Amino acid sequence: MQRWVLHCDLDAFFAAVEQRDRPELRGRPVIVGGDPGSRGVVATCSYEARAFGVRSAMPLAQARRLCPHAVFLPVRRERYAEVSRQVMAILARESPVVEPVSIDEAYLEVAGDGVAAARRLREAVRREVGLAMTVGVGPNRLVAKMACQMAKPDGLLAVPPEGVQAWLAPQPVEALPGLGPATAQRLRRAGIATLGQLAAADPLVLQRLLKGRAAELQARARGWDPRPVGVPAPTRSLSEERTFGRDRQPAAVLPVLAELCEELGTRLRQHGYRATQVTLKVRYADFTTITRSRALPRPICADGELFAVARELLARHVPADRWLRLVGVAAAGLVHRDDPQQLSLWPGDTRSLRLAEAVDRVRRRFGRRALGLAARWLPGGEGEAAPRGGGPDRTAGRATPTADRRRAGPAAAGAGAGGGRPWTRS
DNA sequence: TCTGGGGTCCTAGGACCC
DNA sequence: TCTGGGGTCCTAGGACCC
Repeated sequence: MQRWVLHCDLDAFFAAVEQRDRPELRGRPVIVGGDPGSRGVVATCSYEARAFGVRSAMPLAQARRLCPHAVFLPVRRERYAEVSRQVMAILARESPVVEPVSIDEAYLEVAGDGVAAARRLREAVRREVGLAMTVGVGPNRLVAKMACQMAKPDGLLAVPPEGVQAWLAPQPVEALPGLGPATAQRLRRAGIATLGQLAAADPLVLQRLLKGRAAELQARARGWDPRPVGVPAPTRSLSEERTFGRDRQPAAVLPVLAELCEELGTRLRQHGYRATQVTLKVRYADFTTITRSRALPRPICADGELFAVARELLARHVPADRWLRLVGVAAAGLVHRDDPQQLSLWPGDTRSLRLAEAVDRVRRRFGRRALGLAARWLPGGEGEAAPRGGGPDRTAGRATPTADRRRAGPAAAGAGAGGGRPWTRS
Protein backbone atom coordinates (compact mmCIF):
# COMPACT_ATOMS: atom_id res chain seq x y z
CA MET A 1 0.00 0.00 0.00
CA GLN A 2 1.23 3.48 -0.92
CA ARG A 3 2.50 5.54 2.02
CA TRP A 4 1.84 9.26 2.00
CA VAL A 5 3.21 12.13 4.00
CA LEU A 6 0.79 14.91 4.93
CA HIS A 7 1.93 18.36 6.01
CA CYS A 8 -0.80 20.11 8.02
CA ASP A 9 -0.57 23.85 8.65
CA LEU A 10 -3.16 26.01 10.40
CA ASP A 11 -3.84 29.21 8.42
CA ALA A 12 -2.82 32.51 10.08
CA PHE A 13 -3.02 30.55 13.31
CA PHE A 14 -2.78 33.17 16.10
CA ALA A 15 -5.04 35.63 14.29
CA ALA A 16 -7.51 32.88 13.39
CA VAL A 17 -7.82 31.82 17.04
CA GLU A 18 -8.53 35.43 18.04
CA GLN A 19 -11.18 35.77 15.32
CA ARG A 20 -12.74 32.50 16.37
CA ASP A 21 -12.83 33.49 20.06
CA ARG A 22 -14.18 36.99 19.30
CA PRO A 23 -16.71 36.96 16.46
CA GLU A 24 -16.68 40.77 16.23
CA LEU A 25 -13.13 40.49 14.81
CA ARG A 26 -14.15 38.29 11.89
CA GLY A 27 -13.72 39.92 8.51
CA ARG A 28 -11.46 42.59 10.01
CA PRO A 29 -7.69 43.02 9.75
CA VAL A 30 -6.21 41.49 12.92
CA ILE A 31 -2.51 41.79 13.80
CA VAL A 32 -1.14 39.69 16.65
CA GLY A 33 2.18 40.82 18.13
CA GLY A 34 1.47 43.51 20.69
CA ASP A 35 1.28 47.27 21.01
CA PRO A 36 2.09 48.97 17.69
CA GLY A 37 3.92 51.65 19.66
CA SER A 38 6.28 49.08 21.19
CA ARG A 39 9.44 47.43 19.92
CA GLY A 40 8.00 44.35 18.41
CA VAL A 41 7.12 42.54 15.23
CA VAL A 42 4.05 40.93 13.71
CA ALA A 43 3.71 37.36 14.97
CA THR A 44 0.74 36.56 12.75
CA CYS A 45 -1.84 38.61 10.90
CA SER A 46 -5.19 37.76 9.36
CA TYR A 47 -5.61 37.59 5.60
CA GLU A 48 -7.59 40.82 5.77
CA ALA A 49 -4.41 42.51 7.08
CA ARG A 50 -2.21 40.81 4.49
CA ALA A 51 -4.24 42.54 1.81
CA PHE A 52 -2.63 45.78 3.04
CA GLY A 53 0.87 44.36 2.74
CA VAL A 54 1.28 43.41 6.39
CA ARG A 55 3.52 40.34 6.88
CA SER A 56 4.91 38.18 9.67
CA ALA A 57 8.14 39.51 11.24
CA MET A 58 7.39 43.05 10.06
CA PRO A 59 7.95 45.76 12.72
CA LEU A 60 4.62 46.64 14.34
CA ALA A 61 5.17 50.36 13.68
CA GLN A 62 5.38 49.62 9.96
CA ALA A 63 2.28 47.42 10.13
CA ARG A 64 0.38 50.31 11.71
CA ARG A 65 1.36 52.64 8.89
CA LEU A 66 0.22 50.12 6.29
CA CYS A 67 -3.00 49.27 8.08
CA PRO A 68 -3.86 51.90 10.72
CA HIS A 69 -7.39 50.61 11.28
CA ALA A 70 -6.24 47.07 12.11
CA VAL A 71 -6.93 45.55 15.52
CA PHE A 72 -3.60 44.99 17.31
CA LEU A 73 -3.61 42.21 19.89
CA PRO A 74 -1.04 40.79 22.32
CA VAL A 75 0.20 37.23 21.87
CA ARG A 76 -1.78 34.78 24.05
CA ARG A 77 0.61 31.87 23.79
CA GLU A 78 -1.13 29.69 26.40
CA ARG A 79 -4.40 29.97 24.55
CA TYR A 80 -2.84 29.02 21.21
CA ALA A 81 -1.05 26.07 22.83
CA GLU A 82 -4.41 24.82 24.14
CA VAL A 83 -6.04 25.04 20.70
CA SER A 84 -2.95 23.44 19.16
CA ARG A 85 -3.32 20.43 21.46
CA GLN A 86 -6.93 19.96 20.31
CA VAL A 87 -5.82 19.94 16.68
CA MET A 88 -2.92 17.54 17.34
CA ALA A 89 -5.38 15.18 19.03
CA ILE A 90 -7.49 15.14 15.87
CA LEU A 91 -4.42 14.36 13.78
CA ALA A 92 -3.52 11.51 16.13
CA ARG A 93 -6.90 9.88 15.41
CA GLU A 94 -6.00 9.63 11.73
CA SER A 95 -2.55 8.07 12.09
CA PRO A 96 -0.24 6.78 14.82
CA VAL A 97 2.65 8.54 13.09
CA VAL A 98 2.26 12.25 13.89
CA GLU A 99 5.17 14.63 14.30
CA PRO A 100 4.35 18.14 15.51
CA VAL A 101 7.02 20.57 14.28
CA SER A 102 5.68 23.79 15.76
CA ILE A 103 2.57 25.12 17.45
CA ASP A 104 0.66 25.27 14.14
CA GLU A 105 2.26 22.56 11.99
CA ALA A 106 2.63 18.79 11.92
CA TYR A 107 3.68 15.97 9.64
CA LEU A 108 1.65 12.79 9.39
CA GLU A 109 2.29 9.51 7.64
CA VAL A 110 -0.68 7.56 6.34
CA ALA A 111 -1.17 4.34 4.35
CA GLY A 112 -3.69 4.13 1.51
CA ASP A 113 -5.55 7.14 0.21
CA GLY A 114 -3.65 10.26 1.27
CA VAL A 115 -6.10 12.68 -0.28
CA ALA A 116 -9.07 11.12 1.52
CA ALA A 117 -7.17 11.37 4.81
CA ALA A 118 -6.37 15.02 4.15
CA ARG A 119 -10.05 15.78 3.42
CA ARG A 120 -11.16 14.08 6.63
CA LEU A 121 -8.62 16.05 8.68
CA ARG A 122 -9.51 19.40 7.19
CA GLU A 123 -13.18 18.75 7.75
CA ALA A 124 -12.70 17.54 11.35
CA VAL A 125 -10.52 20.53 12.30
CA ARG A 126 -13.05 22.93 10.81
CA ARG A 127 -16.02 21.26 12.50
CA GLU A 128 -14.51 20.53 15.91
CA VAL A 129 -12.08 23.44 16.37
CA GLY A 130 -13.45 26.02 13.96
CA LEU A 131 -10.19 26.67 12.13
CA ALA A 132 -9.00 26.44 8.52
CA MET A 133 -6.11 24.04 7.96
CA THR A 134 -4.19 23.62 4.72
CA VAL A 135 -2.81 20.18 3.93
CA GLY A 136 -0.09 19.20 1.46
CA VAL A 137 0.17 15.57 0.39
CA GLY A 138 3.24 13.94 -1.15
CA PRO A 139 5.61 10.99 -1.15
CA ASN A 140 7.91 12.65 1.41
CA ARG A 141 8.18 15.55 3.85
CA LEU A 142 9.68 17.98 1.37
CA VAL A 143 7.00 17.56 -1.28
CA ALA A 144 4.20 17.60 1.31
CA LYS A 145 5.50 20.85 2.78
CA MET A 146 5.93 22.57 -0.57
CA ALA A 147 2.48 21.43 -1.68
CA CYS A 148 1.07 22.89 1.53
CA GLN A 149 2.78 26.23 0.90
CA MET A 150 1.33 26.36 -2.56
CA ALA A 151 -2.20 25.40 -1.46
CA LYS A 152 -2.56 28.14 1.20
CA PRO A 153 -4.92 29.39 2.38
CA ASP A 154 -7.57 26.82 3.25
CA GLY A 155 -6.48 24.38 0.54
CA LEU A 156 -5.45 20.84 -0.25
CA LEU A 157 -2.85 19.86 -2.83
CA ALA A 158 -1.53 16.37 -3.53
CA VAL A 159 1.52 15.68 -5.69
CA PRO A 160 1.92 12.00 -6.64
CA PRO A 161 5.43 10.51 -6.81
CA GLU A 162 5.45 10.33 -10.61
CA GLY A 163 4.54 14.01 -10.88
CA VAL A 164 7.12 15.41 -8.49
CA GLN A 165 9.94 16.31 -10.90
CA ALA A 166 7.73 18.09 -13.41
CA TRP A 167 5.96 19.94 -10.61
CA LEU A 168 9.19 21.15 -9.00
CA ALA A 169 11.17 22.10 -12.12
CA PRO A 170 9.60 25.49 -12.95
CA GLN A 171 9.51 26.73 -9.35
CA PRO A 172 12.00 29.42 -8.21
CA VAL A 173 14.92 28.19 -6.10
CA GLU A 174 13.71 29.99 -2.98
CA ALA A 175 10.56 27.86 -2.98
CA LEU A 176 12.76 25.09 -1.57
CA PRO A 177 12.52 25.01 2.24
CA GLY A 178 15.96 25.69 3.70
CA LEU A 179 17.07 27.75 0.71
CA GLY A 180 16.69 31.37 1.74
CA PRO A 181 17.36 34.78 0.18
CA ALA A 182 21.15 34.73 0.64
CA THR A 183 21.61 31.37 -1.05
CA ALA A 184 19.05 32.18 -3.75
CA GLN A 185 20.96 35.31 -4.67
CA ARG A 186 24.21 33.39 -4.97
CA LEU A 187 22.55 30.81 -7.23
CA ARG A 188 20.85 33.42 -9.40
CA ARG A 189 24.12 35.22 -9.99
CA ALA A 190 25.45 31.91 -11.30
CA GLY A 191 22.46 31.61 -13.64
CA ILE A 192 20.51 29.10 -11.55
CA ALA A 193 17.02 30.46 -10.94
CA THR A 194 14.69 27.45 -10.97
CA LEU A 195 14.63 24.10 -9.20
CA GLY A 196 14.92 22.42 -12.61
CA GLN A 197 18.18 24.27 -13.23
CA LEU A 198 19.41 23.43 -9.73
CA ALA A 199 18.53 19.77 -10.28
CA ALA A 200 20.50 19.69 -13.55
CA ALA A 201 23.48 21.82 -12.46
CA ASP A 202 27.08 20.63 -12.58
CA PRO A 203 27.90 19.25 -9.10
CA LEU A 204 31.33 20.90 -9.19
CA VAL A 205 29.75 24.31 -9.78
CA LEU A 206 27.32 23.71 -6.93
CA GLN A 207 30.12 22.59 -4.67
CA ARG A 208 31.78 25.95 -5.18
CA LEU A 209 28.55 27.90 -4.58
CA LEU A 210 27.00 25.91 -1.75
CA LYS A 211 29.94 24.17 -0.06
CA GLY A 212 28.77 21.46 2.29
CA ARG A 213 25.11 21.88 1.40
CA ALA A 214 25.52 21.28 -2.35
CA ALA A 215 24.61 17.60 -2.48
CA GLU A 216 21.67 17.92 -0.13
CA LEU A 217 20.11 20.92 -1.89
CA GLN A 218 20.52 19.35 -5.33
CA ALA A 219 18.90 16.13 -4.11
CA ARG A 220 15.98 18.13 -2.74
CA ALA A 221 15.63 20.07 -5.96
CA ARG A 222 15.02 16.65 -7.55
CA GLY A 223 12.33 15.88 -4.99
CA TRP A 224 14.43 13.53 -2.90
CA ASP A 225 13.99 13.62 0.89
CA PRO A 226 14.71 10.53 3.02
CA ARG A 227 13.94 12.09 6.43
CA PRO A 228 11.52 9.83 8.30
CA VAL A 229 8.30 11.09 9.90
CA GLY A 230 7.66 10.64 13.60
CA VAL A 231 11.24 10.82 14.85
CA PRO A 232 11.62 14.22 16.49
CA ALA A 233 15.20 15.51 16.62
CA PRO A 234 16.73 15.65 20.11
CA THR A 235 16.97 19.08 21.77
CA ARG A 236 20.36 20.72 21.25
CA SER A 237 19.95 23.98 23.15
CA LEU A 238 17.54 26.07 25.22
CA SER A 239 17.57 29.85 25.45
CA GLU A 240 15.84 32.91 26.88
CA GLU A 241 16.20 36.46 25.63
CA ARG A 242 14.54 39.82 26.20
CA THR A 243 14.38 43.08 24.27
CA PHE A 244 14.03 46.11 26.54
CA GLY A 245 11.42 48.80 26.06
CA ARG A 246 14.29 51.32 26.22
CA ASP A 247 18.01 50.71 25.81
CA ARG A 248 20.03 50.04 28.96
CA GLN A 249 23.65 49.97 30.02
CA PRO A 250 25.19 46.71 31.29
CA ALA A 251 24.73 47.44 35.01
CA ALA A 252 20.98 47.89 34.51
CA VAL A 253 20.78 44.62 32.58
CA LEU A 254 21.76 42.39 35.52
CA PRO A 255 18.28 42.01 37.06
CA VAL A 256 16.91 40.92 33.68
CA LEU A 257 19.82 38.56 33.15
CA ALA A 258 19.15 37.03 36.57
CA GLU A 259 15.51 36.45 35.68
CA LEU A 260 16.43 34.91 32.35
CA CYS A 261 18.81 32.53 34.14
CA GLU A 262 16.04 31.52 36.54
CA GLU A 263 13.67 30.81 33.66
CA LEU A 264 16.33 28.93 31.74
CA GLY A 265 17.37 26.91 34.79
CA THR A 266 13.76 25.98 35.50
CA ARG A 267 13.29 24.70 31.95
CA LEU A 268 16.56 22.76 32.02
CA ARG A 269 15.56 20.98 35.21
CA GLN A 270 12.02 20.36 33.99
CA HIS A 271 13.44 18.40 31.07
CA GLY A 272 16.23 16.76 33.06
CA TYR A 273 19.02 18.56 31.22
CA ARG A 274 22.24 20.13 32.33
CA ALA A 275 24.43 22.32 30.16
CA THR A 276 28.14 22.15 29.39
CA GLN A 277 28.13 25.42 27.46
CA VAL A 278 26.62 28.81 28.35
CA THR A 279 26.25 31.61 25.79
CA LEU A 280 25.55 35.26 26.47
CA LYS A 281 23.88 37.23 23.70
CA VAL A 282 23.87 41.02 23.50
CA ARG A 283 22.31 43.31 20.93
CA TYR A 284 23.63 46.87 20.93
CA ALA A 285 21.55 49.96 20.23
CA ASP A 286 22.77 49.94 16.60
CA PHE A 287 21.37 46.39 16.27
CA THR A 288 24.75 44.69 15.92
CA THR A 289 24.61 41.43 17.82
CA ILE A 290 27.36 39.49 19.51
CA THR A 291 27.50 36.16 21.32
CA ARG A 292 30.12 35.12 23.85
CA SER A 293 30.21 31.59 25.19
CA ARG A 294 32.10 29.41 27.57
CA ALA A 295 32.53 25.64 27.75
CA LEU A 296 32.20 24.36 31.30
CA PRO A 297 34.29 21.74 33.10
CA ARG A 298 31.12 20.04 34.40
CA PRO A 299 27.44 20.28 33.44
CA ILE A 300 25.26 22.75 35.36
CA CYS A 301 21.56 23.59 35.69
CA ALA A 302 21.25 25.73 38.85
CA ASP A 303 20.08 29.32 38.33
CA GLY A 304 22.95 30.79 40.31
CA GLU A 305 25.57 28.85 38.39
CA LEU A 306 24.09 29.90 35.04
CA PHE A 307 23.96 33.50 36.21
CA ALA A 308 27.54 33.48 37.45
CA VAL A 309 28.79 32.44 34.01
CA ALA A 310 26.52 34.84 32.11
CA ARG A 311 27.44 37.74 34.35
CA GLU A 312 31.14 37.06 33.98
CA LEU A 313 30.81 36.98 30.19
CA LEU A 314 28.95 40.30 30.29
CA ALA A 315 31.58 41.95 32.50
CA ARG A 316 34.43 40.66 30.38
CA HIS A 317 33.09 41.36 26.90
CA VAL A 318 30.62 44.26 27.07
CA PRO A 319 31.95 47.77 27.79
CA ALA A 320 30.14 49.39 30.73
CA ASP A 321 29.21 52.51 28.77
CA ARG A 322 27.55 50.87 25.79
CA TRP A 323 23.79 50.85 25.31
CA LEU A 324 22.02 47.53 24.88
CA ARG A 325 18.60 46.76 23.42
CA LEU A 326 18.60 43.01 24.13
CA VAL A 327 20.20 40.48 26.41
CA GLY A 328 19.90 36.70 26.24
CA VAL A 329 21.33 33.53 27.68
CA ALA A 330 21.50 30.07 26.11
CA ALA A 331 22.36 26.60 27.39
CA ALA A 332 23.93 24.10 25.01
CA GLY A 333 26.03 20.97 25.10
CA LEU A 334 23.10 19.39 26.92
CA VAL A 335 23.50 16.16 28.83
CA HIS A 336 20.44 14.30 30.07
CA ARG A 337 19.83 12.96 33.55
CA ASP A 338 19.01 9.48 32.20
CA ASP A 339 22.13 9.13 30.09
CA PRO A 340 24.22 6.71 32.19
CA GLN A 341 27.40 7.42 30.26
CA GLN A 342 27.15 11.12 30.96
CA LEU A 343 26.15 10.59 34.56
CA SER A 344 29.17 8.45 35.38
CA LEU A 345 31.47 11.13 34.00
CA TRP A 346 30.42 13.53 36.73
CA PRO A 347 29.71 11.58 39.91
CA GLY A 348 29.46 13.81 42.93
CA ASP A 349 27.77 16.78 41.26
CA THR A 350 24.27 15.69 42.21
CA ARG A 351 24.24 18.06 45.18
CA SER A 352 23.62 21.27 43.29
CA LEU A 353 21.06 19.48 41.12
CA ARG A 354 19.13 18.35 44.23
CA LEU A 355 19.29 21.85 45.67
CA ALA A 356 17.95 23.38 42.46
CA GLU A 357 15.12 20.87 42.30
CA ALA A 358 14.20 21.66 45.89
CA VAL A 359 14.03 25.34 44.91
CA ASP A 360 11.68 24.41 42.06
CA ARG A 361 9.35 22.64 44.51
CA VAL A 362 9.29 25.71 46.76
CA ARG A 363 8.50 27.90 43.77
CA ARG A 364 5.66 25.68 42.63
CA ARG A 365 4.17 26.14 46.07
CA PHE A 366 4.98 29.76 46.86
CA GLY A 367 5.32 31.35 43.44
CA ARG A 368 7.88 31.83 40.75
CA ARG A 369 9.87 34.52 42.49
CA ALA A 370 10.36 32.70 45.77
CA LEU A 371 14.05 32.11 46.54
CA GLY A 372 14.82 34.19 43.47
CA LEU A 373 18.09 35.55 42.22
CA ALA A 374 16.50 38.49 40.51
CA ALA A 375 15.48 40.58 43.54
CA ARG A 376 18.97 41.48 44.61
CA TRP A 377 19.83 42.75 41.16
CA LEU A 378 16.90 45.13 40.90
CA PRO A 379 17.57 48.86 41.09
CA GLY A 380 17.85 49.61 44.79
CA GLY A 381 18.50 45.94 45.56
CA GLU A 382 21.61 44.63 47.21
CA GLY A 383 23.43 44.14 43.94
CA GLU A 384 27.18 43.77 44.18
CA ALA A 385 27.03 44.24 47.92
CA ALA A 386 25.19 40.95 48.41
CA PRO A 387 27.26 38.42 50.37
CA ARG A 388 28.92 35.83 48.16
CA GLY A 389 28.57 32.10 48.44
CA GLY A 390 25.41 32.21 50.46
CA GLY A 391 23.23 30.52 47.87
CA PRO A 392 19.95 31.80 46.54
CA ASP A 393 18.13 31.38 49.85
CA ARG A 394 19.99 34.28 51.46
CA THR A 395 17.96 36.90 49.64
CA ALA A 396 14.56 35.38 50.21
CA GLY A 397 13.55 37.30 53.27
CA ARG A 398 15.09 40.58 52.26
CA ALA A 399 13.32 41.60 49.15
CA THR A 400 13.38 45.32 48.53
CA PRO A 401 10.22 47.41 48.19
CA THR A 402 10.85 47.46 44.45
CA ALA A 403 10.91 43.70 44.39
CA ASP A 404 7.68 43.53 46.36
CA ARG A 405 5.90 45.77 43.90
CA ARG A 406 7.06 43.63 41.07
CA ARG A 407 6.00 40.51 42.85
CA ALA A 408 2.47 41.71 43.31
CA GLY A 409 2.20 43.63 40.09
CA PRO A 410 2.32 42.28 36.57
CA ALA A 411 1.94 38.63 37.47
CA ALA A 412 -1.28 39.27 39.34
CA ALA A 413 -2.64 41.76 36.83
CA GLY A 414 -2.01 39.48 33.88
CA ALA A 415 -3.35 36.34 35.52
CA GLY A 416 -6.74 36.16 33.82
CA ALA A 417 -6.23 35.01 30.24
CA GLY A 418 -7.25 37.88 28.00
CA GLY A 419 -8.27 39.90 31.03
CA GLY A 420 -5.35 42.30 30.87
CA ARG A 421 -5.50 45.30 28.63
CA PRO A 422 -4.23 44.61 25.15
CA TRP A 423 -0.59 45.63 24.53
CA THR A 424 0.49 45.63 28.13
CA ARG A 425 3.62 43.62 28.64
CA SER A 426 4.33 41.95 31.90
C1' DT B 1 10.22 51.16 8.65
C1' DC B 2 13.38 50.10 12.42
C1' DT B 3 13.68 45.61 13.27
C1' DG B 4 10.59 39.35 18.82
C1' DG B 5 11.75 35.00 20.63
C1' DG B 6 12.59 30.28 20.12
C1' DG B 7 15.25 27.07 17.71
C1' DT B 8 18.71 24.15 13.99
C1' DC B 9 22.69 23.57 11.13
C1' DC B 10 26.98 25.04 8.73
C1' DT B 11 31.50 27.45 8.22
C1' DA B 12 35.88 28.81 9.54
C1' DG B 13 39.94 29.95 12.23
C1' DG B 14 42.85 28.90 16.04
C1' DA B 15 44.35 25.88 19.80
C1' DC B 16 45.96 21.66 20.83
C1' DC B 17 47.48 16.92 20.32
C1' DC B 18 49.80 12.98 18.19
C1' DT C 1 66.23 28.07 5.57
C1' DC C 2 61.72 27.19 5.27
C1' DT C 3 58.79 25.53 7.76
C1' DG C 4 54.00 17.79 7.62
C1' DG C 5 49.52 16.18 8.18
C1' DG C 6 45.43 14.98 10.35
C1' DG C 7 41.93 15.01 13.97
C1' DT C 8 39.12 17.21 17.59
C1' DC C 9 37.55 20.90 20.41
C1' DC C 10 36.34 25.65 21.18
C1' DT C 11 34.46 29.88 19.68
C1' DA C 12 31.84 33.37 16.77
C1' DG C 13 28.96 34.43 13.23
C1' DG C 14 25.56 33.69 9.65
C1' DA C 15 21.63 31.47 7.12
C1' DC C 16 17.38 29.69 7.78
C1' DC C 17 12.76 28.23 9.89
C1' DC C 18 8.26 29.08 12.56
